[in-house]
Amino acid sequence: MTEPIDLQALVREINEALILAALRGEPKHGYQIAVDVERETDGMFTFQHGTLYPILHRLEKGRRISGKWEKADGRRRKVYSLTDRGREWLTIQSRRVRATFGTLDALLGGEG
Amino acid sequence: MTEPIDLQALVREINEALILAALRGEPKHGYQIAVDVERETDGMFTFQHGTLYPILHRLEKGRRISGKWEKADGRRRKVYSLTDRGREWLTIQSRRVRATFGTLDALLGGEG
DNA sequence: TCCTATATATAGAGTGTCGATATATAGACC
DNA sequence: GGTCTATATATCGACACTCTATATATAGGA
Repeated sequence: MTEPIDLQALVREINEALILAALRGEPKHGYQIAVDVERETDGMFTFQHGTLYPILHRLEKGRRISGKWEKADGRRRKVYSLTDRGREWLTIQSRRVRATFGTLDALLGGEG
Repeated sequence: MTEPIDLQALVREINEALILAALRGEPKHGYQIAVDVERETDGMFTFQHGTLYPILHRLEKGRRISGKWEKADGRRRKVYSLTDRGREWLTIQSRRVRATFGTLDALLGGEG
């Protein structure tokens, strides 16, 4: 008997995982993350601004990322790095997402 | 460039797909569907009553399932069957869900 | 009599994304 | 100069959805 999945949490965690995964390499600012995720998923996952920034604040609050203000070309940016805590969380969450899909796939399997 | 995913719709579609998939075999009433899905996913996917019945009504409204009232052991039940429309929808949706998770998995890949 | 299981229903709470709007700089174009 | 697009962040309110709690009703076991 596995833990029941909270679907609202699943959506939240998918978005968080996408952002954290984008930060595995170098630190990036929010706008860059959105552009990268959209490119890497071929447009399948996109971030509305009203979605992206609250999530970044939530992640920073939970110390899964840490941000520093920068100035580039006269524009201010907040550049985020993945913390150790965030990296651990990403590993656990990736496993969870995969398990969820495995189960879902088994049940829907044979279709399509 | 694929279509951007609406995550709220994804949750809705996962729940709907789980219900429709449970009806691929024989017709079932709501309570039975919930029990079966929970058993077949080893407790990973469960339906709260407040979630289940509104979804059944939504599916019936959209003619993806059709329900008939029955009496068994003095209890009234509404037994639902999968319609052709529902079967088609399930096929399409299963493909969509699988594609979504495939993309997600590719991005999170290497973790876990 | 009380509790649990079966069976459906709905109103309201909670939580999340989404859309719109605001601010600000910079470059391209006319 | 003025407009548009791109970059860059922020927040409020609308919307959609699940989740909790409550209601109703029958049946069986302790």
